[in-house]
Amino acid sequence: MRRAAVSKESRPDEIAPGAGPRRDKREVILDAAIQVFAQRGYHGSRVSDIAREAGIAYGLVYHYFRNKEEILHTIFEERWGGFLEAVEAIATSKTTAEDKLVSVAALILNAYRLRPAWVKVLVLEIQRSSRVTDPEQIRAVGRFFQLVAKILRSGQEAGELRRDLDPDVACYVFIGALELVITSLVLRVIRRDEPEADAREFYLEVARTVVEICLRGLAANGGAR
Amino acid sequence: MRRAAVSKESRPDEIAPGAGPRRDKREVILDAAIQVFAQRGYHGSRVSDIAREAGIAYGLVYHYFRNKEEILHTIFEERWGGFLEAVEAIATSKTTAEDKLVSVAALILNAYRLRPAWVKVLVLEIQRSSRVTDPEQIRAVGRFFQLVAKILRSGQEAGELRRDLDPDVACYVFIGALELVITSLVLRVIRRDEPEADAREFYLEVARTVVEICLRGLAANGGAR
Amino acid sequence: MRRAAVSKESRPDEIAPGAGPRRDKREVILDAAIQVFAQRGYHGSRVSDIAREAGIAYGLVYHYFRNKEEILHTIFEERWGGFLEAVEAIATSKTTAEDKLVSVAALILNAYRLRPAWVKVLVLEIQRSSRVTDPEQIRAVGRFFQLVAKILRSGQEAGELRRDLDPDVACYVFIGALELVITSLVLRVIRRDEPEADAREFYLEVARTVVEICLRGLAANGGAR
Amino acid sequence: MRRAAVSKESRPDEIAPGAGPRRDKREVILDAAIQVFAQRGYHGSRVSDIAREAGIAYGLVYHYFRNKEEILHTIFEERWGGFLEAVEAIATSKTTAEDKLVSVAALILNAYRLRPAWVKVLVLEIQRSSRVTDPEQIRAVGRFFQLVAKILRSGQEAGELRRDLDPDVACYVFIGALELVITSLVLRVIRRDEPEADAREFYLEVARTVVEICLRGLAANGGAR
DNA sequence: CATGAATGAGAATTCATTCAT
DNA sequence: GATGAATGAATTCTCATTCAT
Repeated sequence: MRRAAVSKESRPDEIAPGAGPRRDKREVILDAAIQVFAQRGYHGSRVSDIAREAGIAYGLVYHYFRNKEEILHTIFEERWGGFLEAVEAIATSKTTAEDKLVSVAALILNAYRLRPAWVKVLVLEIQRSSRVTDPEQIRAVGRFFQLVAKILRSGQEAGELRRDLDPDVACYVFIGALELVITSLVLRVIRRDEPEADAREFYLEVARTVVEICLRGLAANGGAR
Repeated sequence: MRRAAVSKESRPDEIAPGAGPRRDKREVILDAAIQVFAQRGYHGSRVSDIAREAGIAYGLVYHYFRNKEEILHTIFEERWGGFLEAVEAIATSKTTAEDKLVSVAALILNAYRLRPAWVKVLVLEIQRSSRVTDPEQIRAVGRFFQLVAKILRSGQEAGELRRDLDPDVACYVFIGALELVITSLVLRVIRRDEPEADAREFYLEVARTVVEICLRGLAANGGAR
Repeated sequence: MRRAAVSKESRPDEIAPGAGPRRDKREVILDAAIQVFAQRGYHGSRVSDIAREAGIAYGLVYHYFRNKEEILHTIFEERWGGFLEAVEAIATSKTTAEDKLVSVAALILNAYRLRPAWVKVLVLEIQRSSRVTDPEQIRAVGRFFQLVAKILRSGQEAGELRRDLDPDVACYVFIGALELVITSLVLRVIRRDEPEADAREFYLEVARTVVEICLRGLAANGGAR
Repeated sequence: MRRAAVSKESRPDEIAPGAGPRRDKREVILDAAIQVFAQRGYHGSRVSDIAREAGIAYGLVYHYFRNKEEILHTIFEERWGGFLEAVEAIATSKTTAEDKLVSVAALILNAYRLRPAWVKVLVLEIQRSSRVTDPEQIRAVGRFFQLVAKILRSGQEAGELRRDLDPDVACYVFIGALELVITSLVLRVIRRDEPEADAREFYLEVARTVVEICLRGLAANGGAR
């Protein structure tokens, strides 16, 4: 009866599943690499750092990956795809633009909460290492922006959002805001000493704040619109 | 008589001085380094890359800088310092918060216009490269965030901005938005085929859009506040 | 009762036994190693290359051989020994020097026909790989040259061969000629598109040509001797 | 007055010029590589071995060559070309086939005398290391065989050589004989303890013997042709 | 017997830094 | 000042060998 093993299968319903026991060694390496890349950057990371983080001999890394760059490429390939699917699901759901944006923000922040290194690598390292013009990756990253822009556009069409703002610029504001908030969280600039139990709550609150600003702005009384 | 040298001194009253004829070789190296660091990251950049970009022999780099790290450090020291002063001037000026934010956005975007790599290096590299995070630099970067937060706070006190939003989170939204907009401009994701002459105008427009969103939000009719 | 194993013993009475069905795995590895060594050289060959050529997992190689060097050593031991015996039989047979030389040439060429890589490895690799030239092996290789020289010397004594030529140099000419002919056959420089059925005939013809040249020379009318 | 330096220039009238003082470092590396490759084989040689032999830091090797393989390729490229030219000159000269063959044999043996490692690398290593099918190299090696075959063919046409032997096979006999003689000289199988002064004479004698055998054969009284 | 994951010594290669010219 | 050859520490990568399954 190998039924128990079933529960060990990675469950795709969470973007950043916790590191369970007995995970495939390949996954262990990938996770270790994310961790290390996030901390030192791709170029600043040694393969031996990754191996140490993964708790294996560095030779084994080359058993699973052709070279260091392939690790990064794989991280992108495998993780970004899942992320995009989740965002896509949000973008096409039947709800208000505000709800969708909160969901996207929460998705990202939550992923950060569980795996802070995750997004950091995706956002900071991948473009820069892979010869700036791997069209496949460029396109994959662009897909995310398009999805957010799509949310904004449908919000405009539904009359929920202002139509005088270019959704393409607006999506940069939203995503950029999220990105820096996340970065600052990672860099511990934003203090968060609360017990782990409250973390989820805390991140949701931050997500709401970001969306609130992006939607209704900082101006008192809604500005002199 | 070193009189001639005087005119070569870098003048900190401009954040991103254009590449005039006869610039001091030291400056050329610094600019080249910024360019290269921004593209490949500090660790991913070779001294010979910098030298090639600067159009000199790589040995010469060591006439002006003790080593590679000192280049990065110098970039930070000299460029960031000037930048902070400019932001400080804006933050303490007598005008509305909105004006200040537009000024800051325009300052950054304009710097980017002249030297796209500039902020990228400052924000992304400096922390990661200096071992264990040089506290002095961390603080210096933090100073910028504090200045923006200060602008927001004084806007709240003056009743111009909502008081229900944490200015510390809000400043990340503002700066993060700016950063990503800039990055996308650099990466040519946002198309801009207009002649160079209109560039200044274009960037000012972008700055206004960012501030507009941050102040009055994306929501139609000011949201149901 | 390991009776079954008996039939697996390699029988040294054939220099290059054809690959029959159910050959001992050990033999398969040795043959694969010869093939691979011949192509890439000992140092250039990976154990995994040998295993792939043999169609087994590389770990299994270490069930049959202590390490890579032992494979080479074994090739030498087992194959060269049998070869020497065959040459010895020819050298001591009661016939003319010419017949003996044709036999030796045919022996080698035939071995090549069945296992082209064979001699190449023996001649090129063994000396170079064994640190500082294992004297035993050097001597064993030298034994072959001595046998050929012996054939030549007895031919001189019998008045069949010229006595004004140093048999030690002459044997190099003979063996060297054979070797290069073989190499060129392996490298497909000498074309041979005939069906496999004629191969034996073809190689015998080549053997005769080589001996013909070595015996009666290239010169028209026997030269102006 | 740097006149003396003139005489230090490498003189192209010798195939294997002695290593003069102050030779270009690149040449030094190349020569060292030849030496080391000849001794241990390409795969068995470490870059650091080459560097030590050349008396430089191993890093410098990469100043002049992209990688180890390029060294080998360069050796072939530069040395083989010169060799071919010399053979070509012999092949097209106005003299008997016998004279030409003696010249070729002497050329090679003499090159060996001056640089034993030279031919060894060319003959043994280059084919095997460079992915067996670098068409350019294959062709270049083939060119040598063609030149020898050409000598034989023109000898046949002039009635100097027998016409019943395939010149393409015959050239293998000649070249193969030379090759093995040379190898044995290198491997010190053929003893040669005579003072260096006699070396030239010795090698010329060997050359003559090889040609003698190839032309007039080993058989007494010219065989029963 | 078989397999191939795991290890780590060792070789190739990179690149910051020095230094003679 | 300028140049680029020279050096060698640090890293990446290879592959023989071991070992759990």
